[in-house]
Amino acid sequence: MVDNMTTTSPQGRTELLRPDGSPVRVLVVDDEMSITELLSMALRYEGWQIRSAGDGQGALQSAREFRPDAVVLDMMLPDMDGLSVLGRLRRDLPDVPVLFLTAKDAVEDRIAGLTAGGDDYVTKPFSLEEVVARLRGLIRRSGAADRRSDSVLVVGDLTLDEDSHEVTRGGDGIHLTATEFELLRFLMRNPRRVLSKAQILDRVWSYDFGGQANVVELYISYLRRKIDAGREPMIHTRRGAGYLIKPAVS
Amino acid sequence: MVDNMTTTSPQGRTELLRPDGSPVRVLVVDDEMSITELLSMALRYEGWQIRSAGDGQGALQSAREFRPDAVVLDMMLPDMDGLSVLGRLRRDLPDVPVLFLTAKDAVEDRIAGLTAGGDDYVTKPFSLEEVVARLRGLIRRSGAADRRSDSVLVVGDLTLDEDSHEVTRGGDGIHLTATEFELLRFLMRNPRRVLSKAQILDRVWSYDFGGQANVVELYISYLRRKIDAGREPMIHTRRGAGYLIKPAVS
DNA sequence: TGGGTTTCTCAGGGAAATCACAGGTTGCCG
DNA sequence: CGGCAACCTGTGATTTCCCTGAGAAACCCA
Repeated sequence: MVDNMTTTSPQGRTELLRPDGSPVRVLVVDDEMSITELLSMALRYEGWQIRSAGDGQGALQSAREFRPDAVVLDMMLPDMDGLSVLGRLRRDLPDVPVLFLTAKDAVEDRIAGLTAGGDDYVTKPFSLEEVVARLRGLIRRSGAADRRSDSVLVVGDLTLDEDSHEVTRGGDGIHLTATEFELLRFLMRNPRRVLSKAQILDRVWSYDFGGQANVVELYISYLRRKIDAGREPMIHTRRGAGYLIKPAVS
Repeated sequence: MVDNMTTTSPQGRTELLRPDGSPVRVLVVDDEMSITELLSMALRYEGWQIRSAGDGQGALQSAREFRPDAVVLDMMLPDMDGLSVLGRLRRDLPDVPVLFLTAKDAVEDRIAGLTAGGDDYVTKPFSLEEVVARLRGLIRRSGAADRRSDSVLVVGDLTLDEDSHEVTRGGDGIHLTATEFELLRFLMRNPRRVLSKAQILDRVWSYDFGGQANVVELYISYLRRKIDAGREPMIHTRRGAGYLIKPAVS
C-alpha cells in the first residue's frame, strides 16, 4: 500500500499526495449520474484524480486498470449488490479502503460488519465536507506508519481534531454540534479566504437541502457564540461576499 | 490539465496564458445575444480567445472542437437545461471549470452542488469586473498543483488580495465595501492607465444600472478617503478624461 | 415512550451600503 | 479675470444585508 504524504499548496490548502508526488486516485461508483458528477467535481477540487463507474461490472474493470487508492461505493447498484462488488474488489485490490454510500434506513449491523476492516460509510443524502473528510481519513490511515500528516487543523489559537472531533480555543475545550463542527472545519480548511454563503451551503449541508439560505447565518452566529465569545473575534463577515476565519491577532 | 502561467504585458497588465504561451480560451453560452456580445467583448479585452454559443447543442459542439479552458454557462437555455449541458460537457472535458450565470432569485432555489466542485456562479445582472474576476480565479485554480500565480494585486505600497478581500496600504489594513473593493480592483488591474467614467461604470457596475453617472465620482471620493487619507495620493484625476492609479513616488 | 438536544423556519430589529441630490470647489478657456 | 464645465463631497433617504430570539419539528438516547 502506498505511503501518503501531504504538501501545502500556494493557497495554503493542504493536499494529500502519494509518495512519488502524483495525485491520489479515487474511484467513484454510483448508478445515479448526478451523484457521480457531484462527487467527481468535489473530489477533483481536492486535487485528486477521479474515475467513475455506474455499475458493478464497470467498477471492477475500472478498479483493475485504474488501481485507485480509495473507492467510494454505493451499496445499491443495478447489476449486483454491494457485497459481491466488495468481495471481488478485494480480490484485485486487497488493501484498498472503501467508503460506502448507504440509504438512511439501511440495516445498521450489516454496515457495522463491513466497516470492521477499517472501511467507513456515509448515509445518503450526504454533505460533501463529510465525504471528503471521511475519504481523507481512510486514505491517511491506509498509508504506512510513517504518515507525516496529522488530523489537526490549527488557525491561531483555535484547533480542531478531525479524528476525535475535539475543538479548543486557547486551550479550552469547546463542545460543538455536528453541523457546527462541519461548518468550522470547512472554514478552517480555508483560512483567510472569503467563502460565500452558497459555497458553504453546497459543501456543509447535504445536497438535497432545500431550506433557507439563512441557516448559514444562523450557524455562523452559533459558532461565534461558542468560539469568539468574549475574545478577539476570528470569524469575520464580509458584507455582500461571505465569511472568513483568520487568527485573531494580525 | 493545463498548467497556466502569467506574464506581464508592455502596458503593465497581467495576463493569464497557457503553458505554450497561447491565449486562454473561453466558451460563452447564453441565449441572449446581447449578453454573449457583452461578455465576448469584455473577455477579449482580457486578451482571451472567445467563442460563443446560443444553446446547449451548439455549446457541446463548440466545446468539442474549441476545447476551452473555461466555460461561462447560462442556466436557462432554450433547448436543454443547464445541468444536462453540464453533465455532457464534463464527459468531453472532465476538468474544465464552469462559471454559471443565474437569475437573481434562483439563488435560493437550487444552485446546490454547483459551486461544490470548485465551479462558481454569478447572478444576473452582473458586473463585468465580477465575471472577469471569477473567471480568472477559476482558471488560476484549475491549473495543477504547481500554479505560480497568486491572487494579490500590488501597486506601490498598496495591496489587494482577491481571495481574502484584504486591502492594505503601507502595511495598514483598510476596510472597503463591496463596491469600493471592485472599483479599486479595476483600477489596480490597470495601473498608470486613465480609465474614463464610462469605462468604469461599464465594468464595475452591473449592466442594467440606470442611475446617475456621478456614482463613480462618489466612490472615487470614498476610496480616496480610505486609501489616500493623509498620504501621498495614488488616485489621480485627469480632468475631462478619467481617473488613474499609480505608485505614490514617481 | 419521554425528555433533552439539535436543526431549522420565521420574523423583527438594526446596521451598513448604496445612491440621489445639491451646493461648493477647482481648473480651464476665452 | 469672469464664467462655465467638470469634479468633489456632505447630507440623508432608501434599500439591502445580516444578526439573533423564539419556538416548532425532528432526532436521539435511554
